[in-house]
Amino acid sequence: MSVKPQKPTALPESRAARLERLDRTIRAASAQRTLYSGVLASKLGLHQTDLECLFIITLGEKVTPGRLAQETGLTTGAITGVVDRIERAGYIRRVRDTSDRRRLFLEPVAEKIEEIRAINRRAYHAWIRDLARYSEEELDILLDFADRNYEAAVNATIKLRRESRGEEETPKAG
Amino acid sequence: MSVKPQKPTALPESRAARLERLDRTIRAASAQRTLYSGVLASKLGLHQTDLECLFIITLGEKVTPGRLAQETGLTTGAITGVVDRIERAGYIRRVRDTSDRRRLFLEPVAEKIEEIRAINRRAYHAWIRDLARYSEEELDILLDFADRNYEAAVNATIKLRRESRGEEETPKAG
DNA sequence: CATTTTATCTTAGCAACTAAGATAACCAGT
DNA sequence: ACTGGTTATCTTAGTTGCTAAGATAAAATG
Repeated sequence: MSVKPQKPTALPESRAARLERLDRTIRAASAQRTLYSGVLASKLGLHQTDLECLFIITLGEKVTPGRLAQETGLTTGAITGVVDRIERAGYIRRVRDTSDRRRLFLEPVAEKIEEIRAINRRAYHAWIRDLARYSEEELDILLDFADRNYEAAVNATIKLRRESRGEEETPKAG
Repeated sequence: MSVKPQKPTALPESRAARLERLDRTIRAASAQRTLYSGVLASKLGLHQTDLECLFIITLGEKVTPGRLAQETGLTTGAITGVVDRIERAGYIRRVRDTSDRRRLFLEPVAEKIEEIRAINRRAYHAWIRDLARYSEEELDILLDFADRNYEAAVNATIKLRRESRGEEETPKAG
């Protein structure tokens, strides 16, 4: 069963249908990437959550467990478990902050991170090569589109979250 | 902390950097959509897994629990729980197959599904409107790009899964 | 120095998941 | 119709990642 809509052969497609197809294809690709993450995580001996956290750690500077909890919405207790697993697997080290000895920095282990990058490069090798086909002008369009698409997803999430809060927060008193 | 890379102001960007930025932006958007799904699920009183399964149910024809298990990789026991929750929330009904009374069809409840669609339309309203900006020619490029991107994700997942199987399956004997 | 706040970890309990088996229906072959 | 084997779903026991609440230790405040 394919989630992605196919282009109808021969028949001319209306603009609305084309837009709909674009949206569905993006959705499908997004779902597929989530699947990819899951497979990658299990290959690395991690959970999907762990891999997500590791991603955040490698992007930011001097990320702490508390910071991770904020970013992911997990409790600090859960983060302790996540960090334990990632550390045990060798991808990060816990390093005490010397200026504030309560805090930890989650320090990525460069060579292990590079292993992951190598896997990703291998898996997406064909795709990366395929990008060469695009001219600078086309790349302009794609970059602009990708930016807008990202912003749309962020805004949609914020909007939805606001809606949820508005409805659900009638908990105490009356 | 933003996961999405920003375009460096003023300085001219190399082609490699632009491709890298495109890739990162797509990744970030994908992650953001996953987040959106999570918020939506909790708004509907479902788990992320449930919502994913519901999505599969609404796409396919006459989807059975067994089919869901295949598609998602979950065990049939887990699927029983998933189906229980989705049914309890009112989005599907269990309907016995009359020709094979062991089987169930998971029948979407149209009006409840429409509720979800309405939420999505509301959240992504601005984005949907924004798509009007693209000419037919630009839409061609975007559609082609989205198709390729989807295929790439599928292939990457397959490739990674094959690699994992090849390495991990030295379990018994020696 | 006492109090409060902050950062991380610990503990108890919950719930979704897996693995294995139960149940029931279908499908041969005799 | 009976017997054995397969298939579809559900049930049960046990594992584990998560939350909530509290413990611990260090820093900030006064």
